[in-house]
Amino acid sequence: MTRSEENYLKAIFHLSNNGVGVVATNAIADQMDTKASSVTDMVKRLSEKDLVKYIKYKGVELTAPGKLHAAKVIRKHRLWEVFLVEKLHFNWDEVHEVAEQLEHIKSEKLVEELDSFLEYPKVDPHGDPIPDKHGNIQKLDKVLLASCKAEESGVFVGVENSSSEFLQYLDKLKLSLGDIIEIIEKEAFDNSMQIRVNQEQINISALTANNIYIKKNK
Amino acid sequence: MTRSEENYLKAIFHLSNNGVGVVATNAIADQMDTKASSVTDMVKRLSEKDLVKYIKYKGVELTAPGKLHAAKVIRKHRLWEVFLVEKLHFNWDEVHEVAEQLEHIKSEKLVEELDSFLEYPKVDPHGDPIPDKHGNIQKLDKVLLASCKAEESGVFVGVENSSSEFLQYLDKLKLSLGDIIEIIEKEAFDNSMQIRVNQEQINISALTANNIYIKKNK
DNA sequence: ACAAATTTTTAGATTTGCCTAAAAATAATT
DNA sequence: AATTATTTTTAGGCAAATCTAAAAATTTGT
Ligand SMILES: [Mn+2]
Ligand SMILES: [Mn+2]
Ligand SMILES: [Mn+2]
Ligand SMILES: [Mn+2]
Repeated sequence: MTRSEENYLKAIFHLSNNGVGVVATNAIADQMDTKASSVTDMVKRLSEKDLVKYIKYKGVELTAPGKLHAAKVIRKHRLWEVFLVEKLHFNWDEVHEVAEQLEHIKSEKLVEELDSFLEYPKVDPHGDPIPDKHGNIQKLDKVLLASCKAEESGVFVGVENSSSEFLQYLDKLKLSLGDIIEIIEKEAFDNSMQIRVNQEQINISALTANNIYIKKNK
Repeated sequence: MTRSEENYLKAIFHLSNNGVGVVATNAIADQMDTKASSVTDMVKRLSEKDLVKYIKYKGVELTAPGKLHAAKVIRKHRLWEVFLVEKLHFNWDEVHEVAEQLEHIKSEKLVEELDSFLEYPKVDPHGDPIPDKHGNIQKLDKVLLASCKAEESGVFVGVENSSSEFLQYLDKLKLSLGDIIEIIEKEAFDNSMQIRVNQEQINISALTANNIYIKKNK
């Protein structure tokens, strides 16, 4: 399995609902920053190897082995992200690029020992769940902050967008995973929110609220 | 810099005296388990990029940037080997294959943080010196056990051959880096040796003694 | 239902890295 | 010095992964 094949599987996994559902050629091309014709080529190869089910003009879907392999790559990606943050002083906005490389290292023992060394983390530094070695992903009990009403509260448990720009903006707001967020007021006009976090009140845009997941209290 | 280019630089580095001296095409082909024609191809590419000095039919030599890059790859290889043994319970005969992959991960921060996390090790699990970030390699004060005479002694500090077969044989003999070795007797007929290590006496062949480095006492 | 717009596939090229077989250069032997 | 053997390079080809441009299929809009 080549690095490129693994990257395609991962992209298809993310674009489908964690591997359930058909994905369009252009969607993959956009996600991977490549051309539709390259996607068609690769999808044919993956289909040869029974990693995807491909129907011309209809789209592509992961098979069971394809789904398992994708989940394993994502497992490695997220475990390495935890390692970088917990052990090597990386900030959460610095880990993705390096994890993109580390996720392709092939060694069962390495993954399992790393998992143990990190004490079996359940989520990565962005709050995304870490698949187990069989490819099963825990579904997390979280909702978009934007979907909540005034006076509701919860714990900041994840981000929808993990671009370094957004993560750095959250750093600037001193908003970190684990923080308790209370919604003071929600502005009907533009859906911006006044929230309290760490004894401070701040105002965030609807766009920001749409990229923050909380686990609701009660 | 591609993975393949890095592997060639590393091979040339090892075949020359850590980057000083000319290496033959066939020597590289043997080391890398490939064909001489492939080596010629690659050596031309490396020469284009000024990583080697190549003279047709005469051989190839690392330039200063080529030498630096090779040393950096070797630095990463050896740091990762330390990580695998010290933190992830790998045995010294299991690390090489994985380190061959990890040595190509590109991130200055990763290397330097890893070095710090491991508390700046000087040698890898096989006793080989770890280059510093500028590519400088400490020359170690060690000699082949085979070159020593009866009644001499020293500390086991490295292996010449780090194949898993040899390392597993040493495990079987309960010989580990750091052990004190005393030469009891050296057999003139076949240069085998009777040695004492960990209060036990064992007999080792000349071939074995030729793959063990010690730091002489006194 | 048909034309227009969009999506997807095919055709043909390019680059990297490798191969085999043949030719050229160098080294070793008589 | 000439022949033989060895080493190295060249020539030509192949597979993976990408691209551009053109053709084909599907979807959308009237
Ligand atoms: Mn990531
Ligand atoms: Mn992540
Ligand atoms: Mn090694
Ligand atoms: Mn080593």
